[in-house]
Amino acid sequence: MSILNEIFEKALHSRIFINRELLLPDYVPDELPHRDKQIVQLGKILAPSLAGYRPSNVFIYGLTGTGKTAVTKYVLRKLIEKAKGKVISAYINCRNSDTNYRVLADLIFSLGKSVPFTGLSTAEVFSRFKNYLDSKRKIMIVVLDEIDYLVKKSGDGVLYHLTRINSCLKHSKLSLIGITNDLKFTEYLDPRVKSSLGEEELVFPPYTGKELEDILRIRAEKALRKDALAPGVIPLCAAIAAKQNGDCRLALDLLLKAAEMAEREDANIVTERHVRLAQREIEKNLVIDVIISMPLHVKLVLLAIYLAEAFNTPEQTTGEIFNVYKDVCRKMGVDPVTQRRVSEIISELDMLGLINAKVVSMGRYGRTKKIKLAASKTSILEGLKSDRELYDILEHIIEEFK
DNA sequence: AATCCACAGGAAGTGCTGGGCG
DNA sequence: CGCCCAGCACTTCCTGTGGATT
Repeated sequence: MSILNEIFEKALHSRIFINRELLLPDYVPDELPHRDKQIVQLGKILAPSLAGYRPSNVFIYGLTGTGKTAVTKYVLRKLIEKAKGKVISAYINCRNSDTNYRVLADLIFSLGKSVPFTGLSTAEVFSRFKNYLDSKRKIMIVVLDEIDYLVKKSGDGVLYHLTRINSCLKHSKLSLIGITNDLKFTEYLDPRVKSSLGEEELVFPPYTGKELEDILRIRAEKALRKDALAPGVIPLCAAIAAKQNGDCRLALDLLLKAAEMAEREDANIVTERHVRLAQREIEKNLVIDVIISMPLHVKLVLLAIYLAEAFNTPEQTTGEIFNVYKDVCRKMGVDPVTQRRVSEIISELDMLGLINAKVVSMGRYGRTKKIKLAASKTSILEGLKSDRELYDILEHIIEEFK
């Protein structure tokens, strides 16, 4: 009892945190340093909505953690406050809703209605959305975050209809804000969608190390106790994140995790060592998270690549991986999938960043992918072990491969 | 210059799940 | 209830291809 009490007391009187929330990734602060220009630009674009005009569609481009989402949410929040009910908005993350159907379902939900999450035809859902929206008599601003995920997976069908919806609306208007970190994806877009979505374009440059330091300082001031930070901590977080394309989300996460590490150790201050630990943990968790959600055969192909690299050469071709994979399947008593599918899985793993797969031609010796691991072996192994089915036999299979 | 390997990767389809609708 | 719909993991069948070797 008294132990528990002690734990709770400690949580109440943290030596590190004042307000942990301020470091969480989806927290939108009251001020966004070094993004004034973008805030003004976006504000100018959206302002006409206050007078009842439809704002231009906007296309926002910038790498991860450059403040695209934060700025958009921030400007939208201010706008909605000012609009006194004339303007409504919806925020959709297309990584979660990566099908045409789900985007529309989410839009309807944000209008306060609901729709079955499967079963209807997309056309039906679209027409319902149109009717609901028109009956609202509002200007609606729709944010499609990570829009490239939607387009790559489901095409630009919804986008096309959404950009043309205004001609079917009598009482309402709709504007789109598309956010992406992949500029190349516009190649997949129907030119009509592309020009419509790109009525206005905003670019978010990566934060510099100095800017990241600034941001971290401002946040840390309110989130953490004054003397809880060793002097090198913030510069280190900023430096690591600056190397990762100026990713502010990573910088904040590093600081948060480092502080948590320190707290768990019962330390009085966060040191650079904690940041290093945090860095390793973040990387590991990233890897484990993606592996957990993968279907069995994707895991098995990843295992095959792991085994090939651990016990053979550090660079393999599709055919060789396929053989190892078939071996693994046999040992597990599972039917293997076709090489066509394995080739696709390898591309998927490459996109997830777990491996590097590059198409190369070896002349007479064919054309294939050169494959090697991109994530740390221990993280991958741990990720694979998180699968109950694999956990039991993994050690066994690895033994056999030696 | 022609050949030919070892695949890449597109197209279309299947079987299954999980949910409509009337 | 029967039928329809979207999504997913996967198959079948296929055409395409960079460049070392012949």
